[in-house]
Amino acid sequence: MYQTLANRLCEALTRHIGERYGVTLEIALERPPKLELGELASPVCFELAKRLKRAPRQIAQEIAANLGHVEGVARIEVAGAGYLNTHFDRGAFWASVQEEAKHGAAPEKKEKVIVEHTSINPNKAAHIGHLRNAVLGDSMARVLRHMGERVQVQNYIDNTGVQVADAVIGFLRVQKLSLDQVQKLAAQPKFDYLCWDVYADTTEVLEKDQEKAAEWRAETLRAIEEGQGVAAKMAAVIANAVVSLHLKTMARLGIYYDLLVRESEILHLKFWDAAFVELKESGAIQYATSGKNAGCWIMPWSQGTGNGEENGEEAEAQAKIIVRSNGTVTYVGKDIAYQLWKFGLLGKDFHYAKWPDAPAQRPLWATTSGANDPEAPHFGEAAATVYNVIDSRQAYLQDVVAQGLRALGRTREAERSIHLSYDIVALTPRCARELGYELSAEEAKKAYVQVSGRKGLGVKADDLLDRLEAATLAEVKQRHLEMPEAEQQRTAHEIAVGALRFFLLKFTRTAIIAFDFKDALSFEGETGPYCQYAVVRIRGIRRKGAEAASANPGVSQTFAANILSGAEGEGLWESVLLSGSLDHAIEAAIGAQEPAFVAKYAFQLAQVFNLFYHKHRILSEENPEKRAFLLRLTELVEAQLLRALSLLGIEAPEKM
RNA sequence: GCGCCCGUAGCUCAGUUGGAUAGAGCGUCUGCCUUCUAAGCAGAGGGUCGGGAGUUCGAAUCUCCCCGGGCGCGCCA
Repeated sequence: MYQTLANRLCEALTRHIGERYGVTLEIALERPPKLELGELASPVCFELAKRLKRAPRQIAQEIAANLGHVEGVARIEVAGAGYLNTHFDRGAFWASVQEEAKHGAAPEKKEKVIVEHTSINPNKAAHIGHLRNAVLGDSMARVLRHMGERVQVQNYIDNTGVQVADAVIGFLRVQKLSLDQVQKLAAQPKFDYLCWDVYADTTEVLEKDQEKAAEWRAETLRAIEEGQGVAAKMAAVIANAVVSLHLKTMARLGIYYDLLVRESEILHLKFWDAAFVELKESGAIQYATSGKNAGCWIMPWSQGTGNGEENGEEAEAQAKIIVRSNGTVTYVGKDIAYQLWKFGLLGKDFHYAKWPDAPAQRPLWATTSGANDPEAPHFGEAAATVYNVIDSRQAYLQDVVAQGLRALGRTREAERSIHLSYDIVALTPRCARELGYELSAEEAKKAYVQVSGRKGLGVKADDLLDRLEAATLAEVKQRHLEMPEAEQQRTAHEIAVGALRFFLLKFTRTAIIAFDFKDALSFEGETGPYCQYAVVRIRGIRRKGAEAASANPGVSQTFAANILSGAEGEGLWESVLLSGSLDHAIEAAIGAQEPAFVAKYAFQLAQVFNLFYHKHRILSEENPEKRAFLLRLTELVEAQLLRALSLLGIEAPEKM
């Protein structure tokens, strides 16, 4: 509702200023520092003063007197050197928010949006860094869905890459296991953990003998690409098993996908060939006949000054190789093909089959080069916008992909290829030590240590969840002896997920998270459980107040308006206002592609509620109309807080 | 060398397009459970917003320079 009013005011001011002063300008709106100054303010008169060469306060007074009625606004006052302070009509706001809170997500739009996230190499267990990616992508998808976007969630599976090849080398060459043996291992519940260790050991072996490594890798990669032989079969066994385990891990956090896009199909269905033709014909890539890139297809690239005419050597050094001189395509090339397909620009589509080993909650499909299941949704439909959740280290490559689209004349699609970039999750030195990692003197001094799949250093997602669930279960048992075991488990799980997801979402995307068990296992202060606890308190009130509620009179808008404007109204009004500001938080979150804004909102709302909770005794309030009002207010806070938490993928238990 | 990100309280971080007295959590100290759940609340203390110059009526926010940290720039992915 807050956003609605902001939009209304913005419109009214734009029109009024245009008509009266013949000036068009951006209307800046902000939240005043104190509630006495109103709910919405504009410093626009300062800008106007400059243009009109008049005193800002004088202009502000004119506007305040002549703007006329804006729906939902009680009055506009001039303050300070010339601020226009808007005071809401509290009764009307109360009524509108009640109405608004009843509605769910916005009606679905026609355009399709793709969010690609998770995309973990299927050769080892998922770790905390992967969780940040998945939680960010999942929350973004939830927020977009709430706004009526038709979101399709994709998870890219690089099942033919070097990482899987290294795992194959590990099992086949280093461990000297047969396909049969690996197949048996792959059926075990913690096969991804085994892969974690095997992969770490293997990289160590390969690093010691680079020559052998190059030979083995080339051989294995070729076998995988051609789909021939034991190595190829083993790669499929490993990748499929690990993907299913990743899906299971993510399901624990309430994260699901619509489609698994596998690199093997991009290869077998010749997606690259189609993209290659396009890129060649449009001149987006060129064949280098001389210099260091001779024999390669390259994309010209000018980073930095962009002065156009750089010298040849520099241009050559900066050009991005798309096809190697041996004719094989690079990772970026494949990514361009994939991106073209997402926008429906490739003129090709995958075949689809149900993924056999999917969590039950949502149907899951995967690309296949086998027969196409006619039941499959139309995944090939062009997306209007594509969000790629990828860590910030790959920003350059994402730029190359967008540049590829632009070179093909697809500027619109390039603009709508959104790299949802985020920084890494590292470990505090203490945490790394806790995991049994030996720090060098240099590492010990730093603020954080990078996780490394190759070194096997990192916090495995399932381990972390296990620890969180154990910790929350202990707390729940202590507090709720009476609770049946199953409910204790469920409650502990919800709190654990709330703690973890909130922990990963409370940081903005550019912050490097230095992970520490102490912080992640914290349930107090700015955490998920704090927010959940506010909901639980409300539910307690509602349970006890259920019979009283039915006997309560309705709350008239006049009563609400009076109490909200009265002497003790400020605190209550703060709760109402913030409850009605969810739309504003969501708008900001989408604008900045920053789910952290929603997390911040949820925390603030919980905080304001707790304040209100301690000030007012609700059920023992003697005035029946006031009691009814306080009850309605708690329900309103509950609805909005639950909505905000659900956008973060967090549920609130009944008791905790 | 070039490009991107970061530097705000002891620690970890917010601060959307420049706006009013720079905020929160943790930690420290002091209080509050016979009351709707204390995973909570109240209070105290804590700041040259890395440094400097500039633009502006107004700068944590924009520009430039410098300092410190991270990442990227491969016929790897």
